Amino acid sequence: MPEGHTIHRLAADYRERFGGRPVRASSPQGKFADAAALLDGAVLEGAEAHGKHLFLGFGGEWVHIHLGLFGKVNFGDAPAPPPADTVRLRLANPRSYVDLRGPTSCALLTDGEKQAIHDRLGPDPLRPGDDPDRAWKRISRSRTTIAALLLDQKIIAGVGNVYRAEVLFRHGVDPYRAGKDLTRAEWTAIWTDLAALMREGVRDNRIDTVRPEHTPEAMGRPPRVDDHGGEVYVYRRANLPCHICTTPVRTAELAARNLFWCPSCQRR
DNA sequence: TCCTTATGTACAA
DNA sequence: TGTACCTAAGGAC
Repeated sequence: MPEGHTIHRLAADYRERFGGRPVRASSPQGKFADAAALLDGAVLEGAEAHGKHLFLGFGGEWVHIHLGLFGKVNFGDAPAPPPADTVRLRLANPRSYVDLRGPTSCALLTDGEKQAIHDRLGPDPLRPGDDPDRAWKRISRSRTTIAALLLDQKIIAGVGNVYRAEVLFRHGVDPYRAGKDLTRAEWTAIWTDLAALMREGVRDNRIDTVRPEHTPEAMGRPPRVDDHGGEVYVYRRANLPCHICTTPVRTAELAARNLFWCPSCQRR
């Protein structure tokens, strides 16, 4: 489930369960064993997210975690069960444990290395004070499709394949439109909407994008269940009828990712 | 039990 | 553009 909202939620959960106290650290899978030995007994001073990157602060050192496509984090109450042998990093204290599996990256960074990651990421709708104009400056000059730009973490950090498809639907924007053909008002609305949707995503730990007036109940249609856990308009609904106009939802591959959109509701 | 798929990214050619 | 990486769930047999 890792889009930006998941990572911000994880940062809050790490803070709440482990912040301000020493942790036991281990790497049952072995790939992070040296660092885990170093961290064992250290105090977790803070946890922070920027886009899909998670940073756990231990006295001037940072554990940098990126879940990639497969990574998962699982929290639980003590006593911790014996870890599966795929667990890259387990933290534990007398109250809680947390297991990290399958991350694309899990590494110990200095302050400078952490800063370098911030520097190459675009503004994040979930970071208070991040400036949508930084993204607009690049989008408004780009001939690249808005669908591709939204997934480019250098332009905007934290948006993934679900939020991309859903926010473009909610604003009636054809995914193949070039960035430079968006209006500033459209971009402002998209950014504002992303901030609100993703904030809800942090709170609920899932992605819901369907407005109340378009729920199956409101539209007089049978209820549905989306298998990724949230209520959406187009994501992974290829060939199913659009919730608003019943046109079949289209799908295509764009830069090796699946794209979904309604050809009738979303216009150039 | 095997095969496919996935909310991601980096690097090579 | 293609491929490698990492894991688990769901569906086809």
